[in-house]
Amino acid sequence: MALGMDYAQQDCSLARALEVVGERWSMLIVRDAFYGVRRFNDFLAHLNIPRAVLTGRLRSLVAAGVLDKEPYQQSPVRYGYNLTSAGRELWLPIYALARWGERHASEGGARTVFSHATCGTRLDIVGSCPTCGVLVAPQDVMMRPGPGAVSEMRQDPVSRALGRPHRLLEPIEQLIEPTTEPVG
Amino acid sequence: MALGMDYAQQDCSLARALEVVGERWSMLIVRDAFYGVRRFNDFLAHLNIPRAVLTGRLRSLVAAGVLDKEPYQQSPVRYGYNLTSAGRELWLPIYALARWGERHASEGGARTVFSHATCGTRLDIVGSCPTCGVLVAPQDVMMRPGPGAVSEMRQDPVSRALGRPHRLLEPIEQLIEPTTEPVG
DNA sequence: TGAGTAGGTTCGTTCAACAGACCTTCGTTC
DNA sequence: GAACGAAGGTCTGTTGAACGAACCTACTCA
Repeated sequence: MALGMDYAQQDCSLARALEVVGERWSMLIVRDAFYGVRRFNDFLAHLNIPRAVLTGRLRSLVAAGVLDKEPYQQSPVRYGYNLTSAGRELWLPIYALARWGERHASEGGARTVFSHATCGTRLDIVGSCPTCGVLVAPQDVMMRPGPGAVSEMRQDPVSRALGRPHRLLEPIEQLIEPTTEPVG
Repeated sequence: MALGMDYAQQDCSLARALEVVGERWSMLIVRDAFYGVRRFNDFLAHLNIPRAVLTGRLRSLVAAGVLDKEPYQQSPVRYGYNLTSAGRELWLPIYALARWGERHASEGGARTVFSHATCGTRLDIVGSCPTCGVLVAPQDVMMRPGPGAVSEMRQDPVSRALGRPHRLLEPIEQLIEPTTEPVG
């Protein structure tokens, strides 16, 4: 971790987890991966993160087994980053932290609402479906903008794609509309 | 946040939460507060954090409404830091992240085991009691060293006190044994 | 031939983390 | 009443990561 010093002296699983996802930007990168972002330039556009930092974070998340780097096309070869099964298990802590932030560090209500894709019920505080009584896996979670969303905030194609209702882990490439410049 | 740049452009509750507890050390300070640490010097001894950084983090956690700074004695006045109600709600994300770290970033099993104080059952993955079927509030959670604990790791009085089975939020002062130096 | 796209690397600047010394106030002990 | 210790800090110089901007390398398409 940062500055040549780590949490190694902490005999604690939380400290171990924070060595993987506790650095600046890491958790937001994982969140974007849940939202369907897979490409370097899409992370870059959505996060406003320095390129070199993104390179480093993606590398360490791959090394930690949270993300998987795979070519999604040949000639020229282009890579995408997907959550591994360990990475997908980060859904619970990320959801819990987002809900905390919604209640205690935001105004204007939830920016994003998560619901059970099967029945449409909004997830409860721990990420279960109150209607079906099950803990909902991320691929069965539907996300859509909530009442607190600020639609004018970002207008890049990635942000617009993420603002459409869709399932977690569903790649956003298919949601990005072709840039239809107004003629003139 | 760090380096004059923050997550303000992220229209996301997770980013808001990370502005409060996402900086280096912040989440470990909150964890220690759950474990019963309340005094400046006890945080210092247990975390091995630079004093100036601890001062700053405690200040911002108080400003964010996560901790409360209160004198616990007069003459000389001494302060303790306690979790507010908003701070206590961080239990869910912290527990979820610790469980993730236990499964994916540790070896040797759980370092700390959390159970329902009422019935003794170990908490499930989201922090509920499988026996009683309720989400367990932190003050009803019992913590004790687990099979993966490394007892030789730290031997300061604070670490020893935290190694004793006790309820979350129970101040550790009463668990710290008087320093009984061997005579000679 | 030139422009564009994807996924980076390199470099100089800034600013927080770090380690350790120092400070203040009060109580206790010799 | 001088010395010492505890608690809760502040101050200072050094280091190293984050930042921003420019540059690089394939490759494709018009």
